[in-house]
Amino acid sequence: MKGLENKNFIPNLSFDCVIFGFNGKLLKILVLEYHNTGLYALPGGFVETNQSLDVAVKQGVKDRTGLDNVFLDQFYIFGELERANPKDMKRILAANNDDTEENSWMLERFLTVGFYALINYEEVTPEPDHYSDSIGWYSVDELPQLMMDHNKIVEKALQVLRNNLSEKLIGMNLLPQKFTMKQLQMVFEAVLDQKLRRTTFQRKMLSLDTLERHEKLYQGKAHKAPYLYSFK
Amino acid sequence: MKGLENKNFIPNLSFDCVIFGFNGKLLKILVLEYHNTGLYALPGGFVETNQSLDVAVKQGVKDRTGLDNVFLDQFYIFGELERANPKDMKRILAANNDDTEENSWMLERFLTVGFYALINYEEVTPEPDHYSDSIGWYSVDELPQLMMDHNKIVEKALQVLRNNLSEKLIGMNLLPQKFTMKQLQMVFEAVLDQKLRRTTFQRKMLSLDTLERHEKLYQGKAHKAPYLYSFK
DNA sequence: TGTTTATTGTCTCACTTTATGACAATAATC
DNA sequence: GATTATTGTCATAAAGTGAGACAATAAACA
Repeated sequence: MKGLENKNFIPNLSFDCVIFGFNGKLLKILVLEYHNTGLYALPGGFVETNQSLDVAVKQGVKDRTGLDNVFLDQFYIFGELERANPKDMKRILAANNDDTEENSWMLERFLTVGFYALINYEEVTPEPDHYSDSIGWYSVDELPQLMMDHNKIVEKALQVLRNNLSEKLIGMNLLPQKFTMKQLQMVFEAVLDQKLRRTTFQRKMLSLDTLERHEKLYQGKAHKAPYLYSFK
Repeated sequence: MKGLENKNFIPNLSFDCVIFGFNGKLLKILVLEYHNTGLYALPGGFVETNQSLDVAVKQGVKDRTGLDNVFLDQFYIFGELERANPKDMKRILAANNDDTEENSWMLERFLTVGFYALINYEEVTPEPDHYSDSIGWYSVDELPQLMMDHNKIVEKALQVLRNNLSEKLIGMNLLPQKFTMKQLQMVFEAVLDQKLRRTTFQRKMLSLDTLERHEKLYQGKAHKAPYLYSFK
């Protein structure tokens, strides 16, 4: 791929990112589509030989999605032999006229480190890089078929997210800074994929002592206005 | 190192294992000492180019510790640039007369995948491989200084273990097949590094419905004999 | 202006789980 | 037979959760 030739990368090692967003109702994921291939993939990349993994991932996400300052957390390394799929990679390189000898390293077997991020859907406008046709949000339960084992990577990310939800949500950005209790509940329901009881949820959240209550939000709707909250 | 020359390894990628055992009172970790270097390290190794990560780790642990069939789980990949330490590696190679040109790849920067294991202290006799002087159990709070960032790796493993300590997993692997309630409690206390309440602990364990009660254990001590339990 | 509507904040009550201590049972020792 | 240390079990209090009731309220509607 263009832009990669003049860099030295750690061989056989890549990263892939599951970037979660919340549109107010559904949990979404950022997916790239490659030019003229019909191939969908998670945004990912490689690690330079003189670059820390974290730095590489942040830079890679910025280059491929236009998103800056995304908080990312690794959750698993996928190291099976069976995940290699040189066919797809060949197709992508060919579509970009990049199927040269010097790019053949990309056809090898890769171990990939999975990262996930939670970002505020409303505050960002993802931009595809020039290898990709488009970048778009897809609901987690309506994902297209992704290349290689990327669907499996998403599944694993979801599992981890569900297990760590309560701790990880704080400090991360699935919601705007100020939000209503209802919004918070809807995030939990979207991630966990189950309905929660309103009163119980509210009592639990408030008992955590991590929420700060602000002014009321007048939505222009015919009912009592809810308070806004933020994380302490 | 001997035995490694004729194999093709994924460059710049290694694994390290934190192997936990329980001696009845304290949580211990397996540590290797390299010949004539004074260097201590976690058992680790490399991944062959045509080998799944899991397979490589199992094989590596077997080769370096003599332990077979160890349950292993990855918990983190350490990818900082700063973890590279060619000095230590040079010392180890020199001590084995292995500081040749063809081994120079080992002096490069490595990303390492951290694994942890829980094994039954009594049922195993670790054997050092021929690169290592000795292999021994060390209490987690009395570890020697380990090479590179291995102390940091142990810390992280402990954190993850404490968060994920599922009763069954811990009990099944850290204890003999039959054990008393007291022993089970002591494992939990050692891992969590905190005292637990006897009656509460017992009630909780029994309510999980995963324990089977067996005959009593007569310890030759002056008090009521405890029941033995095993996991269903 | 008064009524209706949907949603919110709060409270209640029953139920479950957890904390804490009490106590008798029991192997071995003295 | 009394003593000792530890165990299994129970009693009671405290904390947490599930399920619903209900009044408060912002906007729409009549």
